Amino acid sequence: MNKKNEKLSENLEDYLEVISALSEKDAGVRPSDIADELKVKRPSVTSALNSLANKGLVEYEKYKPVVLTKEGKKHASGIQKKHALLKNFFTEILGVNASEADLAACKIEHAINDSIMNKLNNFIGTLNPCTTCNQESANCGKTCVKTISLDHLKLGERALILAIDSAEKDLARFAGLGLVIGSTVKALRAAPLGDPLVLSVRGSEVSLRKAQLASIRAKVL
Amino acid sequence: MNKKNEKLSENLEDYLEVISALSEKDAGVRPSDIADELKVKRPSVTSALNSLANKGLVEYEKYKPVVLTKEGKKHASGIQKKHALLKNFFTEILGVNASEADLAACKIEHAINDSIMNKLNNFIGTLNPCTTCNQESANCGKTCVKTISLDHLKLGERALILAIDSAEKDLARFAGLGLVIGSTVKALRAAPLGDPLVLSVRGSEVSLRKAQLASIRAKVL
DNA sequence: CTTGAAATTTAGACGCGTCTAACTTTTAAT
DNA sequence: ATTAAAAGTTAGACGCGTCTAAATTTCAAG
Repeated sequence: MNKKNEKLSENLEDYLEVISALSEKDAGVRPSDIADELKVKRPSVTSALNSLANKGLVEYEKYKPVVLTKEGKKHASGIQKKHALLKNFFTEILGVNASEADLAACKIEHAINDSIMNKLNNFIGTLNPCTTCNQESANCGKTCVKTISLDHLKLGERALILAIDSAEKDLARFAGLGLVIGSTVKALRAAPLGDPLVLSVRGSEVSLRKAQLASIRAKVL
Repeated sequence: MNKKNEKLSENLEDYLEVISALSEKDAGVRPSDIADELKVKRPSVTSALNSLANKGLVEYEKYKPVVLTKEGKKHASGIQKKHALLKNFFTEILGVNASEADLAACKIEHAINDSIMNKLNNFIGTLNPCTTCNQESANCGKTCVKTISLDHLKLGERALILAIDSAEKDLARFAGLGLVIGSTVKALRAAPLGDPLVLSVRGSEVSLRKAQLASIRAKVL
């Protein structure tokens, strides 16, 4: 009955993404909120929801709020990952303003495959702090990239995660702790020898070895 | 009668781009070549051509080859510029293979506006040669970016233009000489004092001051 | 518990881009 | 010059995603 194995259209991916974002506030998402978010009329949402339900990505009954299925969550998180990476690249590295970056990321996230995304991720990890203007003072006129590995985050400083270049299993563990591209972290305190470091992530504290933090590229805020 | 001021759909932009590319071989482009290139059946081409003709972007009469109008050429060159920049970024900087890069660029070029494109262009200009592996020898394992300003191109070497960060009028002049993103150049010889430099571009020779070449970022081939 | 307002869905239309099948024009070979 | 093949177009259909207008369901106030 369900057409689970078909490729998702860009359009439906957008719906999925918005539903996922709205799910963070409320478990059950109302169609009108989706409509507002996507700048679309309500009947369009209804038909999109039916499609998504057909593919097993959302649980949906008439007049009831929408809930993502496990499959749907998985798919949505994949898209959000791309979105976050692209948005960060645009804002933090190219210097594009947030709303423009969001708009572009929203379109591009459907066009870029995992292989390219990984390469972009790795590339960001190789960027070094701008040597021309490494002081906070003046802007050197060129696009400045001031990225650090998270192990170099100073106590009290906050940073935005730009890229993560870790092994698969670390990646999953990091994600569980809230350490994903786009998250903001703060260095709270360090153990006597400076390692491990205690970070604040999304309201909770996590303690991590510097060796592991070295694979996380971030921008100091 | 013509609807010249409407925004072009992504789809029609693709047609325009292909027509422009095919025009370089033959002035008059045949519909079946367009169909092959876009992996589309011939009737689809016919209707697209009618739309483009309506908007004043191509000259088109039934059963006749297609020719871009001035307006169409302008629009197409804008898209190609984006395509070349994106493709180069993917292949030369991220290390994506050519066909994958082409595919991605083809989709993204419609989503990225001029402002972001300029910023990407400028960003590429700020990238310095990889300091970890600046020898030709080994690959350091990370994505390596070996870019130079064209004024540093050594005699006999060839380079691929990645980004151009010049004033508008220089930009137009460069374009007239064939110096656009994606072109390959070769340093032929220099004047006694080393400046100006004579380059080979698309079969012809051009002589340029190093001061001007400094704003062109390239990758040595 | 009633009832009116708000939210949602259904029905039906439209635009865009694609396709197949059938028809017309051009082309090139004899 | 004729004619068959190739190229191109028209006609008509379909899928997707959107919309408006109208019907239905839910919710909340009294």
